[in-house]
Amino acid sequence: MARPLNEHKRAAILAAATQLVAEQGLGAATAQIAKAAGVPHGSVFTYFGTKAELLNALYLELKTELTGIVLEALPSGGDLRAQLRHIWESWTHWGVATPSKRRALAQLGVSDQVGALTRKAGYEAAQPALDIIWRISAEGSLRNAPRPYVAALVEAMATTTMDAMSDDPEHAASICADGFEALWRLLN
Amino acid sequence: MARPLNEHKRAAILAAATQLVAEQGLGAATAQIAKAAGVPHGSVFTYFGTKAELLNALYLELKTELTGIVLEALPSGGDLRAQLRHIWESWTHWGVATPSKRRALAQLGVSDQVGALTRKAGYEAAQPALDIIWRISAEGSLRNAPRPYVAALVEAMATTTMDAMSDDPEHAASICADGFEALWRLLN
Amino acid sequence: MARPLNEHKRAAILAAATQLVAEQGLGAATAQIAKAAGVPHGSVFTYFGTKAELLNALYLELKTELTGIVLEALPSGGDLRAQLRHIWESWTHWGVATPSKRRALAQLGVSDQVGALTRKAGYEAAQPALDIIWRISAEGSLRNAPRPYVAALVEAMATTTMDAMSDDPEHAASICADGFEALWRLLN
Amino acid sequence: MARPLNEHKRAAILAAATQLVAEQGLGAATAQIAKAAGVPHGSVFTYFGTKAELLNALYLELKTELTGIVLEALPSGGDLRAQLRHIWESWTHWGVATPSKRRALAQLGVSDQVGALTRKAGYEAAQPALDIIWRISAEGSLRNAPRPYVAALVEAMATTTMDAMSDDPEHAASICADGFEALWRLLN
DNA sequence: GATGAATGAGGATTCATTCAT
DNA sequence: TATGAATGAATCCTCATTCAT
Repeated sequence: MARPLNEHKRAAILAAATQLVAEQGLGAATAQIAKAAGVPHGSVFTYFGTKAELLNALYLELKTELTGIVLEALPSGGDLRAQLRHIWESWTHWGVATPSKRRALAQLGVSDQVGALTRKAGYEAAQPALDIIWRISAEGSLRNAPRPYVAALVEAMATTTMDAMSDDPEHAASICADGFEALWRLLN
Repeated sequence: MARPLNEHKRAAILAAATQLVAEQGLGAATAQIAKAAGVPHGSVFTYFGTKAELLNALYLELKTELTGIVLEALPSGGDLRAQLRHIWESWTHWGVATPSKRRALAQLGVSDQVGALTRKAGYEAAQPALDIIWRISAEGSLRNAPRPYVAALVEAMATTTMDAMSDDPEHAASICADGFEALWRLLN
Repeated sequence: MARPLNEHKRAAILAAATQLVAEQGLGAATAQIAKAAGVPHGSVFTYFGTKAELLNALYLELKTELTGIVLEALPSGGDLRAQLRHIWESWTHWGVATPSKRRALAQLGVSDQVGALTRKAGYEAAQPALDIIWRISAEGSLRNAPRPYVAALVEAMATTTMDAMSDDPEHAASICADGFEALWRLLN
Repeated sequence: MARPLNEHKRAAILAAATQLVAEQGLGAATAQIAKAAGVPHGSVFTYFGTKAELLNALYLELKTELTGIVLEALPSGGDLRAQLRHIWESWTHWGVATPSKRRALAQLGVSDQVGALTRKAGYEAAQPALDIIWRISAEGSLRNAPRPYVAALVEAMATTTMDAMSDDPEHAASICADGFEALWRLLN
């Protein structure tokens, strides 16, 4: 390899894709993404091979970023409620603060272009958070439900809450707090 | 009227669209929908004007059908839990029994091709079900949360539950039951 | 023939076609013309057979109307200049007063949809006016030029003058007068 | 630049468009133009973006070519009549020698697809010829008429004369000469 | 005759991917 | 590797004309 792939360009393409996927869905044209990223159209394929690969990479990048934020500074110790609250608050805060990322991730999440392997990789990084959820729900009404179902419920609640917070920014804080209480009851 | 619009054709187009949108998302080609419906391509536009109108009509048809099923034979009397259970069970049963409709509605639900007016019309038909939800949550942790947020939470839970039931048909019944308990706790 | 064709409908179609051809050129859709005329789409074909026939009929109607206006109240007697002036003024006045008709006729005039026969019929009605032009130019620089060429020159001047008058309504009167003097010199 | 735009292809598209617009008007299909040019359909849009841009480029190219021919070898010195004669003869000769270009330009000239900016650019290149016309008409009957009107009259006469010459090739030379005398009288 | 739904070829334009430079 | 022109199948939609009612 004479010249390594330029990390800066890769990031620029992903950032542009975030924006455009958030605005236009997965139909966003690669040429438009390249233009928004300030790179030549061909580079999209040099860096990602196909559009599907780009979308998978974007999904993983967004999931990984979100997971990193959620798990960062997670309170240690045994207080599960405090830990869940930290997860909830950092999650929804991220969603409100970076609406393009939230929307792009939502689009990618329901797409069949994002493969099972990619999704699996995304979930793996979130293990520590999932563990907390299992421990909380271990005694609750969902104790016998399949874990993927419980995880999906939590994700659905978070997504719905972020949307509601964005739609009604004035009451975002109380929506977030109400959502947390609802989640707590749901899991217990 | 020379020849009235043929209700069968209209229905055939909507049925074909349901199938193809479920499989391929909103990118499903109008020509393919026409072919699947057994009508000439031009007829799609005779009946729906534009693809967006077709998608809006499909959304409304699916929502209306679902609402009709959910509200049919709703237990009367004051037992809110029984009423919610009826809603929940008929809803999730519909989703599992007609996966194309469920998936198509999910795709349409997150699309920006479906306009606010169409969504509003969809919600209006569901008023009686929403009323039950308000009454249940009137004393719960979400009592002060915006109603659209609560409605969206319930819908998100139902969607997630139907997906889980479909993914794991053997345990569908217990997932449904667990989901109901979780919903009940969430609203109370 | 149980019911004769309805003259009123025919006129409505021609009037709508005038408007739409003026605005959009010959590409104006028959369905749109029908709608603007307040008649069913099928009636366009009942009354005119094909779109080309409609356009030919429109050409002839506009030409005939214009010819009628130009020849009406033509000063008798031997004053050729007064007669030409009458033709010129009534012609350009018509063009400014009814811009849709002027523009539609211009579009039709350059179209190959209007056949030679139709054009011939249009010219025939204008014979008296053409005769005046021949008599004026009989001694002028164009005395040996082919008559159709002279007629085309006069028509081109009139068209150009009407356009200029419409573009600059404030000076329309003086443009009209200047145009007449130029025409007079051209023919003499 | 990876591969520069191929000037030959661009020219081939314009040449094919000239031919087809002359024959069929502005309705000529881009696919047909591409085929006649021997390039893939998509290339038309690589080179011109939209059909309207193609038509504007064609208008400008034809106008520019004509202007170049008309102004080339324009006799210098103060003999305005000789200069106008040179303009007239090179103009009409071009029209008769290249009928497709003449017809295409005529179609484009009356089209509303060709924008004001394009027309302006076309007129600017012709300034030296227009200057001669202004100087000739400065003392004539059109001395007070708006300049655009005078220019339009001259253009209309040239167009009409070229058509007549083409329709009657045997007398083309005398039609051209007669037309010049008529123009001279018109401007004086 | 009146009506307007039915038809399907054709229209302009887009797009992911390839490949010459 | 970098670049952006090249490609042609695919997309949504239009339209003149026909014909069932």
